[in-house]
Amino acid sequence: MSRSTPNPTEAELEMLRILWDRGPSTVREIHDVISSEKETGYTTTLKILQKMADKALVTRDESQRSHIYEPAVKAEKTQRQLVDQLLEKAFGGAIEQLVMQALSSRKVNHEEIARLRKLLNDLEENA
Amino acid sequence: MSRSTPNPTEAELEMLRILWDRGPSTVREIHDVISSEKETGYTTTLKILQKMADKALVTRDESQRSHIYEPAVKAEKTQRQLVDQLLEKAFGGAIEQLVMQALSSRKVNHEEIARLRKLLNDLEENA
DNA sequence: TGACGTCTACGACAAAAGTCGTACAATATC
DNA sequence: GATATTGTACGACTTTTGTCGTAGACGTCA
Repeated sequence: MSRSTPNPTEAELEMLRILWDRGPSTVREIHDVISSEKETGYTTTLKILQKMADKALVTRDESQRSHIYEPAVKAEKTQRQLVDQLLEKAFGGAIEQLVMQALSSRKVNHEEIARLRKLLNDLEENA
Repeated sequence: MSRSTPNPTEAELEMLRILWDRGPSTVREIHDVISSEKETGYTTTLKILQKMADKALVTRDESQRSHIYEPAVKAEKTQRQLVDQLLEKAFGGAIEQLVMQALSSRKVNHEEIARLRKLLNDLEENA
């Protein structure tokens, strides 16, 4: 079960989501997004990004004074990793239950249901 | 979004899963299950259970010398909580994507697909 | 009764996460 | 050129997790 990159923590995931959204960004830009949602210091954001660079969750371009950070992991892969983990840890691998909980917890509209049906069809064809 | 009980940590979730499975159990019983899977000290298990009692994740019957622990939170509720959290933190609320990731990450057999189809039908009727 | 095993309580400790203050370098502004 | 602003680096500190060791109570049984 060797993982290429360690699992992002909650704060790190927050950074990643912003980076996935915006693409390469400076600390200031990232911090502006975060601080519009919650109160937190600039150096806190900076430090977390720095740690993430150490862990290779992001890469950083230091050629300018304001370093530019870029995600080093793909959204899909990270998300899958997290889902897999939750699946094991909380559901003992029972996918169906996980999906049930996900779907029953919120409202899903018709289009989404249609797309999910299609996904099921695709899955069955490939099986 | 006030939560009645704090989120279980990874180790706590492990305990809960055993308790959900076995029902009320002593520390010894729980530890036997855990130590068959990984090496860990008895007092570690004990301490985690004690903390869980403090946090009201479990209740404990102290009337005997060997205390008996019982889950204080339901599997479904906890699982839903965790799924909701992952949904927010990693997918920004996009259920469909979460489900997609879950389904595409592993093999799902025909019966499971059938049950999921039924779930979709039910959802649509109620909507 | 005395020795041994099992139980809980409690304190100590290391590692990780998150938070921030301060120092100092680079840049912009007047 | 002097001053203010903005950036990174770095260290300190707090909390939370997870891990044990050890002490002392309780029980068993030879």
